[in-house]
Amino acid sequence: MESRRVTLKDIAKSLGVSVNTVSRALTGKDSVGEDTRARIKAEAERLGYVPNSMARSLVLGSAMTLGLVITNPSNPFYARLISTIEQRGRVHGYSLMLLVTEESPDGDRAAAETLLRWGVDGALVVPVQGDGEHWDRLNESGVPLVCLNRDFPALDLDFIGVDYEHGAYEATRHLVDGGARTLCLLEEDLPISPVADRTTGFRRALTEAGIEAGTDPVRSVPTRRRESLALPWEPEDAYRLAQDIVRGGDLPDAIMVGNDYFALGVYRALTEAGLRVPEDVLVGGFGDHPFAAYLNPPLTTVRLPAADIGTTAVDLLLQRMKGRDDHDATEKRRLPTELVVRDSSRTGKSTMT
Amino acid sequence: MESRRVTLKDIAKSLGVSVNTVSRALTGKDSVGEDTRARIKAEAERLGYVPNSMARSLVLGSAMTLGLVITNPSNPFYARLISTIEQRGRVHGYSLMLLVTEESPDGDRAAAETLLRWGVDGALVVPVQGDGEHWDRLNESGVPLVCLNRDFPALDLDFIGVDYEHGAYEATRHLVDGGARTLCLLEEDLPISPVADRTTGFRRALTEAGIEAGTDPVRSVPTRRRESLALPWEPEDAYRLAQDIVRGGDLPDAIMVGNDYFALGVYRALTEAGLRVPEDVLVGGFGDHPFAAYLNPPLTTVRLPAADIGTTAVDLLLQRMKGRDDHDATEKRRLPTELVVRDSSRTGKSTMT
DNA sequence: TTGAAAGCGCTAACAC
DNA sequence: GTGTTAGCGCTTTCAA
Repeated sequence: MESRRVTLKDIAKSLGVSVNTVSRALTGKDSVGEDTRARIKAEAERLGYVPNSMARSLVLGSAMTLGLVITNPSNPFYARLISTIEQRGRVHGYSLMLLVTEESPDGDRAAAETLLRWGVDGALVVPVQGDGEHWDRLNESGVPLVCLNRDFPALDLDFIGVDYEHGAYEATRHLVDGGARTLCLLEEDLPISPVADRTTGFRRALTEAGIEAGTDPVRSVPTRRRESLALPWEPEDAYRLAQDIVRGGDLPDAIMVGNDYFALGVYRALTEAGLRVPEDVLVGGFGDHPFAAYLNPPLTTVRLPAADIGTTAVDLLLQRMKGRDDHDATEKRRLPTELVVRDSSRTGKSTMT
Repeated sequence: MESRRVTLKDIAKSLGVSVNTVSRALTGKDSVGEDTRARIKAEAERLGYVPNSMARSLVLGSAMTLGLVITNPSNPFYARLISTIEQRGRVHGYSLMLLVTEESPDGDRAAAETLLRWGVDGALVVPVQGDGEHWDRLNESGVPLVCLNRDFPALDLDFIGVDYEHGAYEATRHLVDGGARTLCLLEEDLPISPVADRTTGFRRALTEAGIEAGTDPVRSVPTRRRESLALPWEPEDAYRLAQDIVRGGDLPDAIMVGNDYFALGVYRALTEAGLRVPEDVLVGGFGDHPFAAYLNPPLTTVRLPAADIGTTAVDLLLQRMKGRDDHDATEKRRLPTELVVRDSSRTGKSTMT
């Protein structure tokens, strides 16, 4: 142990051949005698040779590495993304460099810088919203880049996300069809495109149904940022807001939330007030997290195409990496969601009798 | 865009100085005139110079990278680990290379190989259980390595994990104190040390309480592996097993589970059979996942020191990386858990009246 | 203080 | 087929 790493030179010296012959023999080039190749392979094996990826990358000009920038791995949706992307990249021979930004703009900028320094061949990023200039620059400077889940409408960057707008529309409509006339939506308090999209879809469904609320039915959940923003979403803040709503007196027929964790808080607030789901209030979630089907009552929610997004994004990225000259128009795709109806929205009454 | 990356040589040429003066000026070495340094810095800025980490690492012999090998990022406990480790490493200037193994022995071996090729300065790994030989070899060949969460008792490797044994003991004892006389434990069907440790703790508590079960009270949840093992744990398999138990007739007073997701399945099976928690059956979980406190009833569970494990492991790793010669004995630490008592185990009756 | 030369480990171009 | 030379971008000797 602790012995210096074996290099091509060591093998070459030990066998009395040139370094370069060893290189060709080991990388499978055909300009090598069968016997020589065999001897070299054997010796490499004997010495325990392991190729040095760094050196290789340096001379080849390709890091054989993808960068993945995530705001919060504890978000189950992003966790799925991480798995999928790592796997898909690995299949194509790429290693993954992971950077966590925790919704920090500085972290976001630093991440772009780090990726540039390492010269990753491409990057997949869930950007911290706000100023995306640095991502645009990274892209311009030759590192292909695909944004995940959060779009910068103003920037000409590839984007693979979720069709939150339609998902929210569909779910809201479902609640309306179930008889709800007064609805509200509890949303994350981040200035990101998914929130904007869900809000739009929600409002559109209301408008179509001819429902006009006096006060704004979209409520932002005031999230208390703790030690670290990377904490799993907490149902607690939504719980508090839901309590306010319940106590406020103007109890809505249905409550829609931006993510399933919020639904947990809503459930509790309602239960504590002696209200029942779905008899008194319908509830619709977003994300179809693993616990959703096992709540009491099981939660109606919008399932996100997590795996699809991961593979689609990697494939698009690989394509961009290949054809770095042909400037295809940037692609902005929103993959479809799936409404999963469960008991939290099932009711006897319906406007569609 | 698409222009070749700016190098030290470019700056040197542009300014008529030597490459290495530029290097020293930019890396802050003091053997450079103040004026020269200023000019160089300005020119670097103007040209948009970005250091090439690969080249730097190659010559420095240090990748400035840590490897993290995880079986399944969708496990919330591991997700926390990822966040913590990435952050802690970054603070010390290290980038993170992430590898996902999905409980595949081949993937596990491949991961070790990849880390070796990249020459990471150290590795943190949640090993796929079974044969850990390759991790031992990686360690022997000069890459410091700390195992996370899962120990190889037979191998002389550093290990930072959870004191599952005591955690399970404490939780079980709590259930016994609550009046339970017949208990069972639903466990993951993986041959990993956490399962073994929890089982040991559970059994010890029973023995101490003088409880002897006829049939083995430890039940392995037959997990159906789907498309990918990286799926979030599914409550479904535990649900099925719990159904069997309920229908079997020998209903236990209390059910303990190896992770909170299993508790979701248990809750449902009990509810569907018209049984109430905690009145008819006490339930204890493991993990204190974000939803645990919001179930109905709130779940008594064992909280894991996720963040602690991450930081402790990184710190130990950094220490190993520093003192690569002084062969301190390997460290195997199990950090303490915390029993979080909630309503799922609260009952009037108690043996401790 | 600065420059020239050497080398990290590897691959590519060109000779032979 | 095989060896020689050159170079990826950077840092570290060692002279000047």
